[in-house]
Amino acid sequence: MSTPTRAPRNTLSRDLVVERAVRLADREGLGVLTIRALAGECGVKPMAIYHHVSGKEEILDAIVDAVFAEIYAPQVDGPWREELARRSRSVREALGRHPWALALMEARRNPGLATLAGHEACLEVLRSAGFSLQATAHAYAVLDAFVYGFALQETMLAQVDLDGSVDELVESMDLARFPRMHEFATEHVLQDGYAFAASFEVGLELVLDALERLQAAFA
Amino acid sequence: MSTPTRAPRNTLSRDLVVERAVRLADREGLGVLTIRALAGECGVKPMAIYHHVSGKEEILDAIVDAVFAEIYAPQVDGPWREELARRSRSVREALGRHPWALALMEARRNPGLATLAGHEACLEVLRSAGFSLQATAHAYAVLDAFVYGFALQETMLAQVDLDGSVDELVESMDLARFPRMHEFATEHVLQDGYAFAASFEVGLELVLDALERLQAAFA
DNA sequence: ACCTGAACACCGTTCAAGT
DNA sequence: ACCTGAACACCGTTCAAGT
Repeated sequence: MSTPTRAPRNTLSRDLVVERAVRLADREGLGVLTIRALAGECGVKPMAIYHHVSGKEEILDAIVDAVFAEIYAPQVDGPWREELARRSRSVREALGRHPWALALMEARRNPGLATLAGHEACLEVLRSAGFSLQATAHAYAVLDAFVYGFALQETMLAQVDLDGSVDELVESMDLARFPRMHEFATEHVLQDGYAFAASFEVGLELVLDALERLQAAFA
Repeated sequence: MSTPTRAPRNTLSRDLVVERAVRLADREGLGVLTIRALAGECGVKPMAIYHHVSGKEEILDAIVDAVFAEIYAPQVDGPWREELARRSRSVREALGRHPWALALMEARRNPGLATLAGHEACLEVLRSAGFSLQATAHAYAVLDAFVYGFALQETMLAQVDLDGSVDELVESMDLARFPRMHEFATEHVLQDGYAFAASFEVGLELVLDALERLQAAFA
């Protein structure tokens, strides 16, 4: 008779814990990401987690930084407008793949290495393109506001879509009270995520146009 | 001997519970907003709360809607650009007063009456100003993305400021690795919230300019 | 009707113990 | 060194009981 099966030793590492945490959050949502469930995902008992990570706070910081690590870092040798557009689309895609990330980012106080490196790359692109310090500050604030704000709206929209369709939502509310929202739903403008997604490209070009004007104004 | 002091009856109501929940979250943060602490804030035992509210979910939905109720609703009889600017500033101020609101909005699925009425008012202003359905969809998506995204950044920035200053943060990281971020910190661009706040007005005007161009393009 | 106390199934985390 | 079991102080919530 062999010894009873037991989780093999040295099978766990900080990186693996973080990877499994991301996987669990993607699959089941942030609410299910508990130390106990994470341990299950790693095939280990809850207390084993604490040998690779100081606690839940560190895990949350780490999975946020893991999302930033997936995002394209803009390059100084390319045209700044295309590089920042590519970065912006990449942010939106990453936040779409990990819908829990945005809510988490907001509450975290300790930015990780990938987070800092991403900011650094964006600032470097703007400064290298000749944006003054003032212009860079405004430009980065406006671009990031648009990108993260758009992702925020998509996250909220996706959550409403989960149970009832937008149609049902609108029908459930007083049509006399909210005629414009009804118009939007019936005209299929908000019907699916695709129509809304089209606004991202439109908005991105408008914001990049605005950055060009900023570059000139704060020279 | 009088009867032992007891919390007077009929002192509680749904509105009072919601008001106290907002007050508690403002003062101590979302993490402290538990049913037990909320009961204490209302001068009552935990289980009394459940007589006025179905559970914590309803409380969270209600305090988000309470924040929307504080925000200026744009009017159709004013110039659309000024009305939307005033709305945008009011959103930013409200989210500044209640830093927990943004994180909560994101996860909620049931928009309240004040939330819906706010959306309706914005859509009405745009449509009345002659924006086509397409133009309205893009315009509202872009403007809201900017406003909420900016508030998101301010919330994050405020959280970092709480413990260490930005200076300390930058000194703690590798200067050779993040020279542009160091430049920003030393040049005082991110020094305080005020410098960053200036970007809001700059960005708002740029976005409103963009809406005017949208109005023409999607006529 | 409104409020309460005790209990249940969860959480993150500490600490002493096993291999 | 890595993993575990039992225990502690918390959650939200149910249910039966008091006034």
